[in-house]
Amino acid sequence: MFKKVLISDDLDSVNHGVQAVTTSLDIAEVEQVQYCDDAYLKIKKGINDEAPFELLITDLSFKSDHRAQTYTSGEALIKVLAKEHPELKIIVYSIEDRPLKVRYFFDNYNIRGFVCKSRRGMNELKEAIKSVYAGRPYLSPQIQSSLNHQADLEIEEYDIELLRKLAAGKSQEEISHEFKQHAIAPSSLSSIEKRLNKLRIQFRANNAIQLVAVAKDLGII
Amino acid sequence: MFKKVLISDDLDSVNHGVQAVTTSLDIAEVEQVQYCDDAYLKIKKGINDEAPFELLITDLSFKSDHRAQTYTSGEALIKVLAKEHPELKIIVYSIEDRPLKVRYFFDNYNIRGFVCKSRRGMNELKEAIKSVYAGRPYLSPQIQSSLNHQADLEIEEYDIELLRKLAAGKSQEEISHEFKQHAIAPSSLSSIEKRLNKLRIQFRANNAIQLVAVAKDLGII
DNA sequence: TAAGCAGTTACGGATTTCCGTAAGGAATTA
DNA sequence: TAATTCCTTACGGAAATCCGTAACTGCTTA
Repeated sequence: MFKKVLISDDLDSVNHGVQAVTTSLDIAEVEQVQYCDDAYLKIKKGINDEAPFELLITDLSFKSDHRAQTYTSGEALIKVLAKEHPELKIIVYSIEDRPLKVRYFFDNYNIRGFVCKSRRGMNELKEAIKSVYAGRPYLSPQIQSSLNHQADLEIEEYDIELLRKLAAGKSQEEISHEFKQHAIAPSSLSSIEKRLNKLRIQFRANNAIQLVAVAKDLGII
Repeated sequence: MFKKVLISDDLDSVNHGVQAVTTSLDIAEVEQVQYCDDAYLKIKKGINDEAPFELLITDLSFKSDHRAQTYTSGEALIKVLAKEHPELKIIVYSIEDRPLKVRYFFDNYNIRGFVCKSRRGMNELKEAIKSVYAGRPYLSPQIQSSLNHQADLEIEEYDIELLRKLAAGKSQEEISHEFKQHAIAPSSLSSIEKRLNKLRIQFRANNAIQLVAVAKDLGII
């Protein structure tokens, strides 16, 4: 089993639960942090001391507070670690369960596991640790099925940007101008209208108002 | 100290953390559930057996799964309990930290405490339990300040209804019709326009889209 | 090469929202 | 009673949206 594991979640109650999982697996050395920057520093220090962490279990969303941070999200942390220390194994432990998001992390950062926080999250996390230790990637059952087949009806970065600007009170014409200035792909008013129309159909919204409302409900923006 | 406490949170890792808090307070009898319906049943049973729970610590958001539920959210559970068993003390333990939402629970359901899940959530929860046991309501420090001073931004039930209908994709004309049918006070298209204009100014929104977006951010709808 | 396809852009008209002005009614005050 | 104020409603024009059609581009395929 792993000898040295780092846990990173801003909520103390969650950290407590994860700690219980690692303890039950007889992992000798377990440290926990509540800020991504601390995680990064601890991992760096471990390497410097020639006692590197073998596994990182991290959340994705971290609330910001008075402490200024370099890495403000789990994704930022994972991104830099994937680049600088690809040998470090990472398991994401998050409330996130949207297939596109989950796949995104596997595809881009070579994470070894993704466990959705849920009613059975601790058991799954335990399985995930054992699985990753054995060299096999792990995925929570609830997203295993939906991962492949739901690929096509997903929305891209462009749509999100569009929705964000709409929610920020910009008119479609203003957005068109901004996209032209920033050289973002379809920038004509017509294309923007068309794209919004597509999104409205996809989300069964009557108009842009409802569209933004449901996008907020779904956590897209 | 309390003798009998019920914990209700769908995430097992969080439940684990809360359990640790109650244990540290030497509370003899602690039970935990992961569904609101189970919480309701346990509380009913406690009363039937003449060994009622004295305190309920509950989350607000519960993910739905295969199990059909009568009460699908912490609010639904709290609502029915506040009505049927106003003597039961309730502490909300949630990621929610929007002042309007927090106040809403104090005003409408007579909860005794509201603790925001955070880096220090477990400590705050411990304080909250002690405070509520002593008969004093408890509020996480991070929302204490903002709770009072935001009192002045007055919006009434009518405005909320209006915003809800907007967010549901209704046109202003449709809303006007519905208000006429339900005999809700200002129902003319003109009045609705005027009211929305007032709200836009109040919330510094450029248009109805942004208005709904900020209303959602503030937890008004 | 030609045909077909997907994505972008243009345009026109219907509908809706935005905004100012003003008329009418009810309650309060002089 | 008359004047004032507040709220609701009406109306009209400008702006923004919604929606269909069509042209143009670049790319793939027969």
